[in-house]
Amino acid sequence: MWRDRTSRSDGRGGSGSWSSPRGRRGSLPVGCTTCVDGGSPRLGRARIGAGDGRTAYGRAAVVDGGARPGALYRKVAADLGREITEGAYGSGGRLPAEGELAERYGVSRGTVRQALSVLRADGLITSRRGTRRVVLRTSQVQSFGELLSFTRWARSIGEEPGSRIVRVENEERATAAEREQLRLAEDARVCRMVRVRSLSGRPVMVERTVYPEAVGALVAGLDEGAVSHTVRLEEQGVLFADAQHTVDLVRADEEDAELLGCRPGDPLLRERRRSTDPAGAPIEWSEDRYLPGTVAFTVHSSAAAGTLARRPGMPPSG
Amino acid sequence: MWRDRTSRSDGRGGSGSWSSPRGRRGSLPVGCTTCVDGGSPRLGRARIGAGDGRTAYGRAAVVDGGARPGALYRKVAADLGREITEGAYGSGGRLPAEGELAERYGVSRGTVRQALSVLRADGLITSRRGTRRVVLRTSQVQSFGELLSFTRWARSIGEEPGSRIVRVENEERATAAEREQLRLAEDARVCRMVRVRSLSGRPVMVERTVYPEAVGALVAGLDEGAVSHTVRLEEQGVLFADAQHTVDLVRADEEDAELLGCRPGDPLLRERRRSTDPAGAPIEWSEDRYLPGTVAFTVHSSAAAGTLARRPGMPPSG
DNA sequence: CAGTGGTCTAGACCACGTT
DNA sequence: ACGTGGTCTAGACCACTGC
Repeated sequence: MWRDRTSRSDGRGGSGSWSSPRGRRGSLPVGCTTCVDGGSPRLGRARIGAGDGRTAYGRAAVVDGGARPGALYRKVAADLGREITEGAYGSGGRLPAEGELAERYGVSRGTVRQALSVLRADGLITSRRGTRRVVLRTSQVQSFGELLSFTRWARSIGEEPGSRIVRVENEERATAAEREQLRLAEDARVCRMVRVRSLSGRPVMVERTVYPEAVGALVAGLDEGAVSHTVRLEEQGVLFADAQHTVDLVRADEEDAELLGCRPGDPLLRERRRSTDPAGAPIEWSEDRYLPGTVAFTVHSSAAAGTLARRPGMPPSG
Repeated sequence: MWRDRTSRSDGRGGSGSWSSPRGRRGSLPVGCTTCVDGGSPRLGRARIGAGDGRTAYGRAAVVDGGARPGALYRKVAADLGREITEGAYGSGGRLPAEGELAERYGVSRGTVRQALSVLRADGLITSRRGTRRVVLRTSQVQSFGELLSFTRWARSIGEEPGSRIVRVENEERATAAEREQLRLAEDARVCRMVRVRSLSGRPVMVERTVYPEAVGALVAGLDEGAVSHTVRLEEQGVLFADAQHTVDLVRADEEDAELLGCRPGDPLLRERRRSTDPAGAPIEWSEDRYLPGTVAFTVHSSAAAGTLARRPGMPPSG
């Protein structure tokens, strides 16, 4: 392992390389030794990188609520997650036992369990008493940032994101609905913004976002050409930690039709979203309307976590 | 607390009632004493019921992967979850500190943290270093069972579920797509079923489900009038543990239109789903098409868990 | 600086699945 | 009977928030 532990310098080492596949040594945490490979010879690939930005475990800008980025269990999770998505265990294959992993990584069983619970939450593996864990899927996990930021998402799928600001309303009095969504006081003001988002020049979505005044001030200060407001906001200390989404179907209104180049009444896939910062304070309320065929939303759900729900729909108004 | 612990019979007891709000004492786990209330006088409501079926924490038929139903942390989570959804801390309010909760419930800090992580996964609370946890929302969590079973969902929102079997194909050779989704061998056979689901007599959804042969045999054995196949399957030992969902928009084909009473080409909200059992084996692959305005899907996502993702869509084929 | 949650360890016992 | 994961405890230390 990369930490000095009693009887681990047994010279079993494989390549001894703990660098990421791209050769970046990354920021190994303080206190790391030169990493005598403690990896199991069975798989011989127990390297823990600093995260190469492709997996969602080594997140940067978007913060997990107070989680320590360099935590041991995150490195273990990142390493195992990479192995899984690379197909090292196959789809439906079995993971090594907790104890085995603890030995391989030179950490306690508790830490291994914490790592595995991350992978479980991401829907990569199952977990039940009596048997080893099983690989559920080998697909990459999409990061929270790619979910919230249209720009980051577009780039991640190899498309060029575009943004055209249609309308900005600054310091407007918040409506009752906005006050409730953003948890604002009676006399609060908000910033509203309407944008058309495009993929490689083709308009695909209309985005109508409402920000609380403080956040709106930052948004208003962005350059006209700033593509990703989310990224800019994060750079200025507005951190996105949680979001609640609702997906349904609506008909295009006059404005939608004009902006997206479709006809009024045409169906659109709608995603409404309320994002909150690590303190739980709402920082954004947004309604996105996508042309059909441009996106799909995928969710993993399990008996352990009730993140997805089906709700009664409103009768279509358009 | 309800367990005998050294210095806990301090007679601080409030009402001493550990029964649920409806007065059912419920099935307290073996080894429970008469529950000398160890609750904090601050809130004076530290009762842990057996779950009244409304919250998702005391789940019955649908299993969490090997989790013990009577676990301490689940009771604590159920109790805190109930308090939160009842508004005891308000929206945006702060929870008691971990240590305080540990004392109130007479458990270790680790157990409290396990309970809180359940609430966090459900999107009810935030969590960050340095400050107390904050209530994110006070809405009820929908159980996994209500998500997977149309019947259970309909009843939970006060509607009468209906089901009409349109077509059953038994022991059919699986297509390549079906083999991949259900992880079947080359020569495997499947059972296909098409149903129209209704709410209070009004058709709202077409459901096309494919089962592996073994599961299909059980489904075929159900009475014609069995409304919830999911529930029946669970009764026969087919347990649903995980599911992967994809939500997008499609156009009604000829059959859809006829079954739902709309016109071909009309937009429908589509949910595709692959469900797996606790061992990770696929047990169902389903495609549901809803009339607009009848449902919406909600998801909580956070920087900690990547359950929701946005994917590129296929160009509309209809 | 005090309070609070995040991380990690070590060990114990139990319940489940499989052989 | 054995291996495996689920649960619980007790304690230690650290990092962040907010006064």
